[in-house]
Amino acid sequence: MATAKTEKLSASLEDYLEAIYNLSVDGSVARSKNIAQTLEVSQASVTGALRILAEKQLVNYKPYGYITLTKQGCIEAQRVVRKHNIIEKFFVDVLGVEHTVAQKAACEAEHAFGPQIVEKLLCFIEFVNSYNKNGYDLHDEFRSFFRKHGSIAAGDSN
Amino acid sequence: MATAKTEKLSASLEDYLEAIYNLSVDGSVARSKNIAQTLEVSQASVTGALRILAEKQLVNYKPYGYITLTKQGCIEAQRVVRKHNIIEKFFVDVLGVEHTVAQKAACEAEHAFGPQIVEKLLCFIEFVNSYNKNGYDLHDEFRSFFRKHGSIAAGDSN
DNA sequence: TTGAAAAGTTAGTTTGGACTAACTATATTA
DNA sequence: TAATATAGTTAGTCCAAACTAACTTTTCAA
Repeated sequence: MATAKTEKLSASLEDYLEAIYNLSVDGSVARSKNIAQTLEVSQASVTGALRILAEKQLVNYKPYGYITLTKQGCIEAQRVVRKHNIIEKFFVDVLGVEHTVAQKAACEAEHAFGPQIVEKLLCFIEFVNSYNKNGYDLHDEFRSFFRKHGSIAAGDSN
Repeated sequence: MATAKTEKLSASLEDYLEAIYNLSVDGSVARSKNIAQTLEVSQASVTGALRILAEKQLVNYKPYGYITLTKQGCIEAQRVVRKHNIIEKFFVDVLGVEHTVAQKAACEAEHAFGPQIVEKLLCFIEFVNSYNKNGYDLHDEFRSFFRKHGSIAAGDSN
C-alpha cells in the first residue's frame, strides 16, 4: 500500500516543498541551487532536506538527478502554497501591507494557520471584495480609516 | 551602561516571557511548575530557558528563588502579549474562529507578525467594530456571508 | 522538628536544521 | 576530448531546544 507517511511536516520541510513547487511552476524544473537561493540556505542544507522529503515520498530525488514532486508531494505543496497565498492576499489586499513585507510574513505565518482559520480568512477576503452595499467599498473605507486612525509609524522591516 | 542585549529573541524565548507575564498578572507569581504546564514543556526546559533569559537580563532568576520580569523583560513581554491579543482578537471577533483554536494559532503566528502588520491589523479590527454605516454591522454581515459561502468543513483541530 | 512529598535543578542525551570544507559529478568550451 | 568551471554531495560540526533520570532544595503536615 506504499505506506504514505502521515506525520505532519515541519515548517522547514513545508518551506522546501513550497519552494520546489514554485520553481517547477513556470515550466522549468527545480534545481538544488535555485532552491538554496530561494530559501537563503546552503546547498548542503537543500541536499539534506531532499533526502528527508524523498524518504517521505514527497519528492523524486536521486543524487545529481532532477528534482520533481511526487503526486503526494504536489498535493502537500499545493496545500501550503494555497495557504501562503491566502494569507499574503489578506495582508496586501485587505490590510494594505507592502507586498515584500506581506510575502515574508506570510511565509513565516503560514505554518501556524490551520484549516479552520484559513477557510474563514479566504471567505473573509471574498466578503470584503464583494462588499459594496450602497456604494461603499470596504477597501477604500478602510484605507481612509487607516489614514485617520492608523497610529504608529512601523518604520522598520516587517 | 548595563549593555542591554539587543539580539532578537527566539520564538521559544518569547513564549517563555509571555507565559511568565501572564502568570504574573493576576497577583500571583510565576512558578517554574506553572510555566512548564502552560507551555506543555518539562520543568528542566523551563530552568534552561530561565537561565538564558536571566543572562539577557529579562528575568530576575536565582535557583530556587522567585521568578519575576525585569523592567526590560516586562516591556518585551508586553510587546509579545499585545501582539498575541491583537491576532487572537482578529481571529475570534472578526473571523469568528473558536477561541481555543484562535488562542493556539495566535501563539504560533505571533512570532511572524512584524509591527507594520500588527498595527494595520489592530486598526482593521477597530474599523470593523466601528463600522455601522446606515445600520450595517460588519460582524453580522460576515457571519451571514460565511453561512452562505463558507465552504469546507474544516472539521479538525485548527 | 523531622521526614516525605513537591518543586526545582543538573547532567547528559537527542533531534532537527542549519553550517563549512572538501570531495565528486556534470557541463561547457577551447 | 581534455581542462576547467559549476553544481551537487558528503562528512563532520554546531546550536537551540527539547527530553529523561538522578539529585537537591523547600515546604508542610504529623
